[in-house]
Amino acid sequence: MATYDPLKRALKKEGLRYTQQRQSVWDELCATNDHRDAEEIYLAIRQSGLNVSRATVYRTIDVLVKNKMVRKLELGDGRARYEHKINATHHDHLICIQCGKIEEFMDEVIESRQDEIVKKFGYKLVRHIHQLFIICSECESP
Amino acid sequence: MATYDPLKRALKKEGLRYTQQRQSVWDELCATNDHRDAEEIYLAIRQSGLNVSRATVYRTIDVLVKNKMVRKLELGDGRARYEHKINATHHDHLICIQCGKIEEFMDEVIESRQDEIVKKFGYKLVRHIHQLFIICSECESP
DNA sequence: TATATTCTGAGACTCAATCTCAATAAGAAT
DNA sequence: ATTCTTATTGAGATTGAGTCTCAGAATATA
Repeated sequence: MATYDPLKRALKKEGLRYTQQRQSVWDELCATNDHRDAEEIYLAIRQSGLNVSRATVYRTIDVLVKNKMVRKLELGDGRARYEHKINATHHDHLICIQCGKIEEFMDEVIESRQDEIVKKFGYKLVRHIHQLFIICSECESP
Repeated sequence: MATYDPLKRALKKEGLRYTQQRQSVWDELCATNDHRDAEEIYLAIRQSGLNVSRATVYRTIDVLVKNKMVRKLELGDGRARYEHKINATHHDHLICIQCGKIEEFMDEVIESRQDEIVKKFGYKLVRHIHQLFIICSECESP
């Protein structure tokens, strides 16, 4: 299984045990390139016949986020979304406020301007959130 | 009172009544240039001897945000912050992940790149969130 | 001042996320 | 393979920001 090794490695690094539940959460996150919330991950795993609790889904996602295998997106609607980082390069997001569709963008100019701004303040950049809330073409003219 | 007129105007526009409670929320928001959460606004008003409920604070802030008199900031920690927009020009935020200090920045290059990105997708930009999470100089070398 | 209507406050409620703790499972040692 | 220690799990309780409810209070209009 392609997703097996990185999970085992991360768990070992954290001194945690390898379990079927943790594997199922990681597998489900890797199953699509969507940006899903914890409840959707939870339901998808149960749909597939495996038993797992919400608490375990949240706890496992925390481990994965901490180990940079999964990225947590806060869209300001009180429900975090998650995306796996397998083969992913850095990007930020466009979010349609009508249909909720999420697309990705990346702009070198913006990235370097950010660094310059932070440098000018004399600070150290840790991470950034850059979200463009839009109305997509389908929603604009259906 | 400097903050009296815009409030009355907004309330009239929304078909809402002018009340002491609404005035007190707006006054308190204008009292500082900080980025405070609803609980802080609520406590500050009570501190000053006026009686107001949490519900009214939230309800009034909603009206003010809707009328662009107040800006709501979602920092991803589950507690929205608010800043009044008296004399304010557009800006985004630097947030120290250590001490919570919030500073403001604005970059024309980034602003126009955003427009170009959205145009390239064929979408319509409604609003954006751009937050730089940093470690400030005081926290870096105390 | 009377009347109709909106607003307020106290607390119930919601919902995502976290915590609790007894039962279960993993992994190490034998 | 079995035992033993310790981490993990699941069900449900809890948290906390924010919203809702509705009877009583306050506001605007006549």
